[in-house]
Amino acid sequence: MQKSTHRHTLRERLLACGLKATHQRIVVYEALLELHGKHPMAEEVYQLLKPANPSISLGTVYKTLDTFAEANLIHKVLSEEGGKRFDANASAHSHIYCSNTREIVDFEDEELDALLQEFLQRRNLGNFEIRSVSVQLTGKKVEPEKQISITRVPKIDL
Amino acid sequence: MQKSTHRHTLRERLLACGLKATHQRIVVYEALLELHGKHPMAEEVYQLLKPANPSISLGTVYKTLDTFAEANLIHKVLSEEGGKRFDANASAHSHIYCSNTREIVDFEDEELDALLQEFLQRRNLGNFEIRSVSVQLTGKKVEPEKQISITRVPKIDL
DNA sequence: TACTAAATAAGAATTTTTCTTACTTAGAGA
DNA sequence: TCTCTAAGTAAGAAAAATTCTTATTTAGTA
Repeated sequence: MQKSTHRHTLRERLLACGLKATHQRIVVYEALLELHGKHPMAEEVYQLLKPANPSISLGTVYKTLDTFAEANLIHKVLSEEGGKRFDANASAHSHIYCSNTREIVDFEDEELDALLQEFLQRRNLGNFEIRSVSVQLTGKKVEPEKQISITRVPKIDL
Repeated sequence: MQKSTHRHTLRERLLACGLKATHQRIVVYEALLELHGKHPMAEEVYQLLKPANPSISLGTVYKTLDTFAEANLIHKVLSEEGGKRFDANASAHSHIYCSNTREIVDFEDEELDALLQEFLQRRNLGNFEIRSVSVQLTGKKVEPEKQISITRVPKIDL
């Protein structure tokens, strides 16, 4: 797929969320797709963007990422280190955090989602409107160089 | 219970975790117990301590909280705003976050814990040693002044 | 094409967290 | 009890992360 077509689709996604499709937003989204699975912080997104877009400002990246997360276009991922991290994958709501390598791995599992949904329906929290449910597994890789075997980072089409 | 007895117990808990029972650590722990359920950040703990312990330094509070969390004496709670928050309750592994009031509410539920444990046993992650499992519910209170009805912040004895 | 609300750049300012160094102390052992 | 030493702490500088302010620019609309 050509870059122009690609960007055309990104533009449409932004508009579909009710967001103005500015150049900055498109390239931030593009960078996030490129960093998919890495759960970058604003600074890392900025570093990736800057060479091709030297005029963009770090503050814009921060704001844009927040805006995207607010619109549910992307996902804000809570990190054990406290920083704000993001991922283009808005469907995986669970994460595995390794305190050795400090990496965050997406964990997408339909069965788990169903399990939680069923549980929450039975519990039926009063006076609370759930927006998202997320499971965090914290721990350590046994062999830090190797992958966690269940990991399935899904491909995001486009 | 008298304060001296109280502190004696705190001291023993620290020692049980293999930590030196310094005065600073005892008062930090004490403050956290007092703030239980509020999930304070280092700064808030510091503010509570300072009047009675003007010589303690904020850096020490940061370090002490990290040390406690590392020793599993207390709990580090991931906050939607990015800051590092803590709670003396080391047993509740799940939290409800309200984006209106920015409060974090402990959510302790044996059934949920069992459900997750059973699920993870079936999945059996390879190359990963789980230290903790936590569920985050994000959303909004319908009536911000009122409580969420399922909330059960357990009493920590002593 | 012109208009307007929204978005952005730039960088100052703030907030949060870590780090460094010299000093102090808890707990262990004599 | 006294002494020793590794560990912990104060103080504040420094770094890192994030937000804010204001003037300027732009996307989408009429």
